[in-house]
Amino acid sequence: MPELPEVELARQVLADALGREVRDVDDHDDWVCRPHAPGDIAAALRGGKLTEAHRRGKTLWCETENADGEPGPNLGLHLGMAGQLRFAGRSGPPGPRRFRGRDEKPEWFRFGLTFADGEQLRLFDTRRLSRVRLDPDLDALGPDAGEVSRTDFRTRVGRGRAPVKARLLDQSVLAGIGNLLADETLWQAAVSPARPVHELTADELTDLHKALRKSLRAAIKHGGVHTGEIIGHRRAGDHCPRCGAEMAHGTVGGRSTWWCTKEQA
DNA sequence: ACTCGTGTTAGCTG
DNA sequence: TCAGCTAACACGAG
Repeated sequence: MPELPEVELARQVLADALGREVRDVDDHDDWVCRPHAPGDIAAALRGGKLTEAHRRGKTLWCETENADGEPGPNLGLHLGMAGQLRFAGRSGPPGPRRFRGRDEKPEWFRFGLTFADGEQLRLFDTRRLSRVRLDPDLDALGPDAGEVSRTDFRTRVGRGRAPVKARLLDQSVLAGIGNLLADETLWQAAVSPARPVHELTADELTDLHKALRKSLRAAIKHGGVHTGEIIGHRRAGDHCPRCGAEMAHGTVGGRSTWWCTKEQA
C-alpha cells in the first residue's frame, strides 16, 4: 500500500506517539525486526521516549531519548508493501475498500509500542515485508521526491540510460516514488515509461517534475496514490481518461506498468 | 490451482 | 567499478 503520500500520513500517526514514556515493546517478529533478535529493540527503547518523527521517501524514523534524557538510538520503520501503523482503538488509514476491516487479524500484528498512558501503537502487515530496525542507514536514499528542486530533479533523473520509469523508481535517485505514483506521474506528463532518460529533453524533464509535484500534492490531499487520475484505468480493456485511446500493459524496470497508447507512445 | 503484486535488495551480467 | 536487471523474500487476493 504505502508510497510517499501514505507514508507521510503514517508519519503523522507516529508523531502522535512523541513524548510519551515507552512502557513496553513487542518485537517478537524476527523477520520484520531482522537483523535484531527479539528483545533487542525492546531493551533499547523501554523506559525512554520518542522525541521526533522524520520521513524521507518511504522511510520513517524517530529520534529517541532514554530514561535519563540522553539521546537513544533512532527507531527506523519501513512499511514495505502492505504495512499500516495505527493506535489500537483508533481508525486506520484511508484506502481501497479491500484493505479496510481486514487488516487487524492478530496474525498480521508485527510490532507494537505500548506507552505508559496505556495506548498502543501497532504495526499490521499482511505480507510481512515491513522492516523495523534501530539506527537505519539513510545514506542510500536520494532526496525526498516531494522536496527535490527542479534543477536537482533534472540532473538526477536525466543521468544514465535506463528507462525513465526505472529511474523514477530508484530510491537512490529520488526517495518515495513507487509503482503507482510512477505511472501517474508519467501519464500526467504524457511521457512513455520506456523512454531512455538520455533521450528526454530538458522540457520533458521539467514536465515530469511538475507532474510529480502535482501528483504528490493530490495524493496527500485525497488520502493516497490510489486516488490518482490514471490508477483506476490500469485495467485490461480500459481507456485513457484524457484522449480515449486504449491503455497498454507491460513490464518496465521490472514492474507492472500501464500507459496510454496514444499520448505516451 | 495458479498468478499477481502500491517494495527492497542480494547477486548476476555486460 | 558501474549501471541495470532478475529473482527472491512472505503471504493474501483475485
